[in-house]
Amino acid sequence: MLTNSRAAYHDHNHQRCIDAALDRARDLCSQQGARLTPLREAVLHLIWTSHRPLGAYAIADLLPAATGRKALAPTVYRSIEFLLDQGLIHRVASLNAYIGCPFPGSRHSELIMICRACGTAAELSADSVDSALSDVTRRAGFFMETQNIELLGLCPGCRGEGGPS
Amino acid sequence: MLTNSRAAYHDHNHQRCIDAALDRARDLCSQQGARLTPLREAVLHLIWTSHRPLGAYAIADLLPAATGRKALAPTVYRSIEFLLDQGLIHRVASLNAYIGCPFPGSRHSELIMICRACGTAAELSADSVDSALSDVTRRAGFFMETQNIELLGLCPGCRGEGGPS
DNA sequence: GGCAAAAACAGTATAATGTAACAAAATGGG
DNA sequence: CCCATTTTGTTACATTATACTGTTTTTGCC
Ligand SMILES: [Zn+2]
Ligand SMILES: [Zn+2]
Ligand SMILES: [Zn+2]
Ligand SMILES: [Zn+2]
Repeated sequence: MLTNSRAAYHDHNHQRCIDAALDRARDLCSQQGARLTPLREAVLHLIWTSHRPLGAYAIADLLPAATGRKALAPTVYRSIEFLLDQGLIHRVASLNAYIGCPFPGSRHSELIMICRACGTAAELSADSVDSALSDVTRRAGFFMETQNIELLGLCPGCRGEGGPS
Repeated sequence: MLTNSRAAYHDHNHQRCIDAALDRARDLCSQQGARLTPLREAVLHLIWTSHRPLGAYAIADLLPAATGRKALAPTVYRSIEFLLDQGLIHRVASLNAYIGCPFPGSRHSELIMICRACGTAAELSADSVDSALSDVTRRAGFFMETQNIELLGLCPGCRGEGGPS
C-alpha cells in the first residue's frame, strides 16, 4: 500500500513535501527530456501549496503574485496539460481541480481520498484494490486501461470533530 | 457481482432495458412519495435511450422532440438533480454526463466501466472491490462515505476490432 | 555568433457546463 | 374554491475549458 495520507492528513513540515515534489519533477523531466520551464514549475509549485486540489482559474489568479507575470486561462491549461502528461499532477474530475502526485514516475493506480469537511485529498495505491478491480472487470468482459477512483469521506482530523466515532 | 455489462456490451432488446428502468422508477418514486412528473420521466427516458452517458445540454436539445415543450438548462438540471437524489441515474464526472442506474433502490457501490472506443458505459458492483476499498482506506485513516469509480478501457466488442487480444 | 525550425507563450474569442434568482404555473389538501 | 407548496419557465450569469492566431523564446545546427 502506497499512500501519502500520513502527510496529507496530519501536521507535518509541508515545505518538505513541496521541495521533494519539485525535486522529483526536475529529475523526471530531465530524464524524459521534457522541459520544466519556469512557468510550468510555478504552476506545479502552486498546486503543491497545499494538499487540497486547486482549480485552473485559481492557479491563474495566484500566478501573478508567484511569478510577476500575469497568466490567462490558455497559458495555465497548457502548463496543466504538460504536468498531466508527465504524470506530475492528477485531475480530480469531481472537483474540476488538480492535485500534485506524490509518487510520479512509478506506475500506480490512481485512487484519491477527498475529505468532504476540509477538502484535503490524499492519494493511495494498493495492489488489493487493483487486483480486485482487474478481476471483476475481466469477469464482466471489460479490458481496463486506466482508472479514476475518487472517494469522498472524512479524514482522521475531521472525523474526530463531530463526525462519526 | 452485480452488473449490467451483459446487456450494455452485447446485442440485446434495448426496449426492455428502457421499459424496465421506467417501471422501476415509477415503483420507487411511488414508494418514496416522490413525484416522477412527465418532464422528469422524459429526461430519464432520454438518458436511457442508449447505454452511453448523455450530457445535460444534449438532453436539453432532445427534449423538445420528446415532449413537445422546449427545455432550457435549469429545467434539465433540476430534473437531473431529482433523478440523482432518487438514485435513478448517476453522474459520470469524467464525461460531464449522466447514465441510468440499472439497479436503483438497492444499495450498491458505484463503479462504471466506460469503453473509450464506443462510449458505452456499464455499471458494476462487487463486494470484493468494496471490501478492498474499505480495508485500504481504513488503514489510511480515511472514513469512506461515497465512492466514484470510473474505469476507462475497451468493451468486449471493441476489444476484438483492432484492440488487444 | 547567426540562422532556421521547433517549442512555448500571450491574447482574443468563444464553447461547454452549471447555477442563482425570480416569475409563472401546476398540484393537492383544506 | 382558496391557499400553501411544489414544480416549471425565463433571464441572467458564473465557472471551466478550448480553438485559433500571432508573437516570443529556445534549440540545434552551421
Ligand atoms: Zn504536505
Ligand atoms: Zn499519482
Ligand atoms: Zn439496453
Ligand atoms: Zn447504480
